[in-house]
Amino acid sequence: MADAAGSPVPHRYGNRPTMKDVAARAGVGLKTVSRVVNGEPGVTPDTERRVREAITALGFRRNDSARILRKGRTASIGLVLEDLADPFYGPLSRAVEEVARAHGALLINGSSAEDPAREQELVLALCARRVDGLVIIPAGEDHRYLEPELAAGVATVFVDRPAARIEADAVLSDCFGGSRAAVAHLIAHGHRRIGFIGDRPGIHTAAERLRGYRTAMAEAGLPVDPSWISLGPTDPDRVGAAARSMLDGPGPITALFAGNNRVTVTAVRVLAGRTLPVALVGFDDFELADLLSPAVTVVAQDAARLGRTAAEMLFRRLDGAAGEPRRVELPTRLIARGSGEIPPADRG
Amino acid sequence: MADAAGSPVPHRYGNRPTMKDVAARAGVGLKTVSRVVNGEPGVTPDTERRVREAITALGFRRNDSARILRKGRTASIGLVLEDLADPFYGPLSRAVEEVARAHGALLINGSSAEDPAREQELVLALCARRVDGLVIIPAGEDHRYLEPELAAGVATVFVDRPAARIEADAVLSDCFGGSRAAVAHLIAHGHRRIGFIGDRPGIHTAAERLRGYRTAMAEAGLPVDPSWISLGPTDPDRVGAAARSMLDGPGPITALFAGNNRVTVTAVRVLAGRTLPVALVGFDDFELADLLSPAVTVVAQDAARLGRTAAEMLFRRLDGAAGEPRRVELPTRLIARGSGEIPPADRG
DNA sequence: TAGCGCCTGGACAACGTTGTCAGAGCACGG
DNA sequence: CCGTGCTCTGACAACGTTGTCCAGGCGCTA
Repeated sequence: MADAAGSPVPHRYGNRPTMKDVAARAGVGLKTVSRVVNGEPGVTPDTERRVREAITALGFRRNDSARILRKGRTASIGLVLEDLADPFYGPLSRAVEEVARAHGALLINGSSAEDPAREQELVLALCARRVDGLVIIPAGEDHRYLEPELAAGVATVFVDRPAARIEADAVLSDCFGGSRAAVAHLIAHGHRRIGFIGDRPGIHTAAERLRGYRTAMAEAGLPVDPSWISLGPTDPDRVGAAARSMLDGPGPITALFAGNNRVTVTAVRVLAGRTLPVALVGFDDFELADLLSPAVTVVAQDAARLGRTAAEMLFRRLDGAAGEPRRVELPTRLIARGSGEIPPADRG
Repeated sequence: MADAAGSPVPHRYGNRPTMKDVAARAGVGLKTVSRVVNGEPGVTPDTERRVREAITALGFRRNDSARILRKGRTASIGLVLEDLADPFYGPLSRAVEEVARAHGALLINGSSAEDPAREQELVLALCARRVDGLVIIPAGEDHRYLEPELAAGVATVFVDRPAARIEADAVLSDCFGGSRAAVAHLIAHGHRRIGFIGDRPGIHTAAERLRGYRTAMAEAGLPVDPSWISLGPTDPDRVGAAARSMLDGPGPITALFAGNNRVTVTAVRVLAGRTLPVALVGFDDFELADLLSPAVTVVAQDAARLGRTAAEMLFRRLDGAAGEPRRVELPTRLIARGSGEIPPADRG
């Protein structure tokens, strides 16, 4: 029984025309079409015209999947980050995209949602697509799963946080130094009981910022009460509860150092409802920080620059730069706006 | 002269092992490896074990480029938006990504930077990659270039702004209604001289918001002085100058309606430096709007919902949903917070 | 033990493109 | 008139995977 439906040509991408179709219509050979499409020399103007006519008539567009298969380079890079919706990652993403564009590459994007399994799944999916390189803001604490990929030549640069248990290029902010400066700033304004609310301790940046806090306190000879430190998820509920408990407990804090932009925003909200002024410094700058009252003092890191630096490093590797994995650390900047300059209120 | 370098195998993706290599090492046929990799039935446990061992030993990972070429579906969708760094598009992007993920698809991302040529370039690059579908926030005013792609079966949904000169699915916010409500709100609080600063008039949302403004004014029987309206790029310099000229000219405005989040932010900055209070309503909600003083009244649209709705519509099309192009309009919501309730100051 | 069907495994072609190579056509000079 | 060298063109294989199809081996039954 002849089965018309079970034809030997199952899909053809929704019956898109191929170079073969164009060649047939133009009455030329397959390779000639390829030459025209790719602007290769050695085609008579007349032949070229015929081919171009056939291309527009058929609505042909080169199938890059086939091209990639043949050429071995995909001209695309992958970016895995925590959450595209986080205002910190928007500019970073965009910067990576701009660099990619300048190198003629497309960007494939994915959010890990801070879940190591999801990060790995995404990264491996990107490797299966044979992206030329990867920019990763890691969520996991073990990146050995990347070893075969690195060995196979997938260039990889980590941003914001370093890779764990493998050697790889990384571009980081000086979290430790920034935090130390932030806390020193509070101490300089007379604070002795300073709280720190940060992200989960497994996250490198959170750990570094905590270290900066501890160092600044130690350098000033100040004791740190364990109840002044709270690390964990940065959802408003948890952060709000942590802040309130530090403010309302015995020996309440007079200043708060917020470990990232999510925490800062919640802290601003909590403090806005208070009568006694509490000093605040936040890690990460954010839009309108200067227009709140008091304006929020922050440690600014340049997200776009992080992204740009990482992407440029990636393309240097792709262009053949060899050598040991490098770690670049970008400086942070304390922007004093007022909220960090509030002196400790007399709580006698 | 035998030339070792000019081997007939030029690249092999940095010498990654292929199924052939795995098959050779495991001592089985090519197709058997394929079966194991894809979890197809018909492989004895013992054979499967041998294959898996070879896979890990060689660090094999399936080449999805070849798979895509063969299968005709890429399991990826493209998202073209204006600027990934704009806080409005972050959540939208993320929502599209989540839906894509739920359907097992990857997201390829690009920013048009509000440049029609760049939009087209990006879209066509994505089509060449044979993305299964496209979500587009259009920058251009003529999308006929998409016709061959649509005819070839690339599902396409426009978001935030409709397609121009072609018929296509679209998910929009009710800009007209939202703006009308915003301006009516200002009028209800006693304002008669209300300014509008918006994006370039070629942008659909900007035009709709202007229409809402005009309609509300007309419905209240209020005249509109041309100097109260300013459309153009939303960079702080232009918006700031426009706002100042409306505030300082003859017959100064007593209230301002800001056409999008970029404009609102600049407006807040300008108004913060003023002594006479000026009422303000902004289109688009933004973080911390409630903590400014006065808190900023806004027309909120749900960016994540826009993205989600569009992506779901896209996948319904991919799953075979036929029919005429649909246009969905999502409601907006006026959130009164104070800045819109400032009565007009006595400027006698 | 012959016959039958089922299960496993592999050979082969195809997806649409590009690199290699050789052939066809032409002009020119000897 | 023919050889030489050039330009333009097309046939063919390969990229790595998956779908089709068939062969061989096994167990079961009559």
